[in-house]
Amino acid sequence: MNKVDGDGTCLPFPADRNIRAGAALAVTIYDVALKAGVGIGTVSRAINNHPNVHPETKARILRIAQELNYLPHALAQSLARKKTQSVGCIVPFLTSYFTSELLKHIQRALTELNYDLILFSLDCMERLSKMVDRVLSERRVDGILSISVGLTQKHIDRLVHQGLPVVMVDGLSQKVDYVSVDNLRGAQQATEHLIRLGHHRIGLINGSLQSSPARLRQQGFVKALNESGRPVDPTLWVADKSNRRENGFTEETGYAAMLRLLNLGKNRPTALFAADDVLALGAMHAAQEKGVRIPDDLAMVGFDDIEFAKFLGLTTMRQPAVEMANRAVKHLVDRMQVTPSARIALELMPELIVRESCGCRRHFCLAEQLS
Amino acid sequence: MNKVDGDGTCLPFPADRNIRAGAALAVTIYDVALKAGVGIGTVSRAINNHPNVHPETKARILRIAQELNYLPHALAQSLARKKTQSVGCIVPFLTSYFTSELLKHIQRALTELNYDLILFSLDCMERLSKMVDRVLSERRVDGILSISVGLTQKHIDRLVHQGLPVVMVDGLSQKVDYVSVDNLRGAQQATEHLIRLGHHRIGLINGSLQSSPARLRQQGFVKALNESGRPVDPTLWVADKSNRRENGFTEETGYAAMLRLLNLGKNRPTALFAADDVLALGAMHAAQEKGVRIPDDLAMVGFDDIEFAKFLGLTTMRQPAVEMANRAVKHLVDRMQVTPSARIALELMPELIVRESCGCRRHFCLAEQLS
DNA sequence: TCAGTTCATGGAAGGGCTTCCATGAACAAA
DNA sequence: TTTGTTCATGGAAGCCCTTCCATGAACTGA
Repeated sequence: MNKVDGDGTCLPFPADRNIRAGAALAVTIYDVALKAGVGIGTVSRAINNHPNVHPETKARILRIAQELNYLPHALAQSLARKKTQSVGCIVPFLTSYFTSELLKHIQRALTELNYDLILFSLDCMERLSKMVDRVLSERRVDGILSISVGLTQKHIDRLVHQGLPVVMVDGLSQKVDYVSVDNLRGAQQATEHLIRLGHHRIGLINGSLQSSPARLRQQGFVKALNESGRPVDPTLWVADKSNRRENGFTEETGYAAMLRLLNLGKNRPTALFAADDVLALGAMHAAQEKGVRIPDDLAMVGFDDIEFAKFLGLTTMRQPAVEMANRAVKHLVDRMQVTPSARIALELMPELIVRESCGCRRHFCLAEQLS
Repeated sequence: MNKVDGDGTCLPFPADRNIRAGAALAVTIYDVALKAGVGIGTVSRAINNHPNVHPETKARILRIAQELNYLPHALAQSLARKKTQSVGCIVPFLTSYFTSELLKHIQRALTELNYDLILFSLDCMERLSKMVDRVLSERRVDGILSISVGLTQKHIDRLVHQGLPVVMVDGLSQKVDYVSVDNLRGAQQATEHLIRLGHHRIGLINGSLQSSPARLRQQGFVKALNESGRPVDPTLWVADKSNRRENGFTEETGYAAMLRLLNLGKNRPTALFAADDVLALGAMHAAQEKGVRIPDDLAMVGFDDIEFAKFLGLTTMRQPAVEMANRAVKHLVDRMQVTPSARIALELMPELIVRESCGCRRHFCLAEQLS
């Protein structure tokens, strides 16, 4: 196999192959074709299960491919097929727990369909443009899943204009498909639960109102109050103004917001809807520090049902992460298979998960939760 | 541009291009060359900053490339260059918080170096083999970062044999580079902290001993006990036996383990080292339910310093996630650039972060933590 | 003036695959 | 027998780049 140069001497080392890390000598379709005594076209057809390959030939080719340990080169396939068989996921912040859970399920769904997942995560919103440029320029993906991120209309336009299908998960859009949760009705249900428990002064802790889930959850909250004839008192609402990471859906925000509410003294709420479990977590800690018992002194309901919620005994609205992931992946893959079907705007209903923090259970027992 | 068929009539639609979603007519290097009146080689050199391109020519080419909105096709480049400019990350379970944090930082580090991140996540260990096959067969990545995962020696061998550089992060290996934390000394320090606080009966809650961090942390724990002359009493140790997800480093495990320890009645420990913050979280909830106050009745130290730890007031050993990510990425990229340097086995020191749960602070105040 | 150098350039080859078209064998129908 | 028809097959062309080699212009120094 060693190269022989001009005057016939053998070079001391195999000169051009196997030298770089990562560039291991790979067996190609030509090697298989040669050994099987057929043309490359036939090998390709055999491997890809095309019809019109003689069963015997096919069996022989597959056997030889196995022997030679042949594996098709994905990049070459992509280039020839003009499909990359991979999907780009744009994710805002990996430490947002709900986002992580979504991503996990999306990964699983994509893997089942034999798609690779290329991850793009944003440290800060300012990088969004660069990232979109990058995705476009690379043409490494057949489609985009935008998770919990505020892709602006401009960016979406550019992606769509390039012919890249985009599906948003846990976010809304006027133009492209999205799979989300009915934030308004979810918040409404959460609030109604507190109302049913007899509360009149109900507070709201929210992320930044720049994010649409925050706005919708506030609307749902207000709607529930209105419909029940409860007083609508904005002094009991705290939304994040700092507009920092994760749209203010952080423990810090929840903590600070709770302190503010507790400072209202006698005017403080008897119940609280936290528009997100992480906010609820921060709020719970503030309450604990101030000696405010939950649910005795303050009833709470959250939103998301992240894994920790169970351990906090937090009553919350569960977002159906698995279903959202499956649906989003399915729609994206559909879009990628030509089918220019109608736009899909899916809003799944979140589900009220009753635990201890709302106070409607007498005794909270984690063991029950776990069983 | 429309295709003209045999008898000269114009087909109603542009027949072969722009039809499939995702297959938007892209401008290639040929288009640029044509318009600039140069050869494709020159365009390629201009774009890639090769020397030996006349400055004027280069400027013209770049201008025209811009005008035409030309962007090189990453896949074609990869095929020609025999490098993919992307890295595969094998991740065990995305809901492991520390893993997510690592991944976040790894993503950032890779992006800075212009590498793409292809994510492979494992639902269950059984799929590991398939995943490795996949990574190999695809040849879509130039290197592998294995995060917190028990890649077996067999799998590593196969990857390395193929010439794929592998770096493990948050895990150990005899054969490939790894960047990890000194689990033994970390656990030792955590335990020593409890010893300094005067505890004699110190418990241990651990994940599955099949995982090496769990073993090492147990060793460190025992070493600290031995060196201080404290009794070594295995009845106070609970390790996960179920060997379920995340090597047993789950809230469930922590919760169940704590219940067991509390059932020891008078023999129960006065202090506890939880080998992982998530275990600690589960344990804290069990304690809370049983009315065991932390730190008054039971002092606790965890391991990892996940984001929630701050809100739990959990004293813990902080793993330097940012540095681990940076180092790992740097090493991997080095490995991918030919340089067959010596194997790197890096164990960073975790840092004791003192909060409330160990009892050495009089008053816990989250506000302080946040400032 | 001429050989020798340097440098900008064009374009073929090559990377590994898919796919289309052409070919010919086998078989069916007339 | 002849004419189709069907099917298995080989291999060129094409996907879009990079890179190498050849070419020739411009320049150097004697």
